[in-house]
Amino acid sequence: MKLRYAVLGLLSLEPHSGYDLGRAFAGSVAHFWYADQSQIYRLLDDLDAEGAITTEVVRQNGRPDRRVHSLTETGRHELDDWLRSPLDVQRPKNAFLARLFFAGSLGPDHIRRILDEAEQLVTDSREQLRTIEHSATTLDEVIQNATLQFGLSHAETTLTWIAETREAVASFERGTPDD
Amino acid sequence: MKLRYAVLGLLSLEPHSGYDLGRAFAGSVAHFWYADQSQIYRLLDDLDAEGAITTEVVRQNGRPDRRVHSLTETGRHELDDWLRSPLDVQRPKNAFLARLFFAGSLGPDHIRRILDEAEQLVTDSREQLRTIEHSATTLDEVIQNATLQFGLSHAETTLTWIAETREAVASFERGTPDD
DNA sequence: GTCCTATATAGGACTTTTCAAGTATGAGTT
DNA sequence: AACTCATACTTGAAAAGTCCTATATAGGAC
Repeated sequence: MKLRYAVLGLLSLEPHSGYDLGRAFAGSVAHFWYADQSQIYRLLDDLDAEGAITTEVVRQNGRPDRRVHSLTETGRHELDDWLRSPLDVQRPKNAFLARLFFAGSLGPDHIRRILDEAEQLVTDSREQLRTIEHSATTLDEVIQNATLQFGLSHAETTLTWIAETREAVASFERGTPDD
Repeated sequence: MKLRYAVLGLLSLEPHSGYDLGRAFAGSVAHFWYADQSQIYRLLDDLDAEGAITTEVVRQNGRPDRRVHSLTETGRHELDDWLRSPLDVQRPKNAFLARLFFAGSLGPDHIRRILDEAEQLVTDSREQLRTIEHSATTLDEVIQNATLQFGLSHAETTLTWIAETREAVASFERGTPDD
């Protein structure tokens, strides 16, 4: 139940409404987590019932009320426990790599098409990462900036790898496969 | 339902039993997909019922029977359709980055501990990737090798990034934050 | 002889995630 | 006046994924 900790974490930085959280998962933290809004609101209900967060209704002029949630001591404690617990092994799921892995039977042209498509997606996501504002004056900002840098570095690595893979396919076609 | 395509893909390379698939997801394709054993067997039942795969019982001496599954024309067609369909945007879930992102309040020492732990996991997974055999004499092998290389490149990038992040944290501690 | 590991499959019970639709408010637009 | 958009939250249903236990066979270690 990692979403639980991602939400507690975001609330530890500052109070959020469900809607705010939804936008965070679509933007500022999208490079490492995503959640559907229906999941977010249901989780917030649970967290509130358990006493991990509090809820305050904030009236707005010209817009629906916001239900703004803050971390309680209990919630803060639960977050800390998670932050201190051992990391478990990641089990990546990468649909793009899966597709590439099995695409051999469709031939080199199709592989190139898949690589082109991936290049476009990675370029786009890199641009999206670049729009996320960052500074590094507090420790929080230093590490948040680092996670952003992680995304950017991996995007660059992917782009380089795409070029290399294109070359490996071309090389195979020329009849001089390189290992 | 990506697991479905991963299974169809593996069966397109050669017939597998449920057990074989489980080992593939724990080994040769673990760098891009994983599935629990119970999920695999249930999916195989579905695929068989739908006619996407066939099942042949193979008796073994000294071991339980194997139920070996092969792709049918229908299954092959479904796999091809998926391979030709547009890639959808990836929504990464990275528990390690999530943890780091929120770990600021625990201080620099704890951040270093998280980075150390991550370094160990990445080093281990890189070693595991290196044990996967690879050659590049067929097109299938060229691209399968490329997905392996993807994992290795990203592991290297992560290790470099860990070192940089350690330095950013140290630099912050010395009172000279770099952006 | 008991224990551990590996092979091989099955199923219950549950949690997590996604998809889809719907409610409501008000601002700006055509 | 009807429409579209953004904000803000809710609910039903299904799909996907996890955890755990159970069944059965057999080799090797202790």
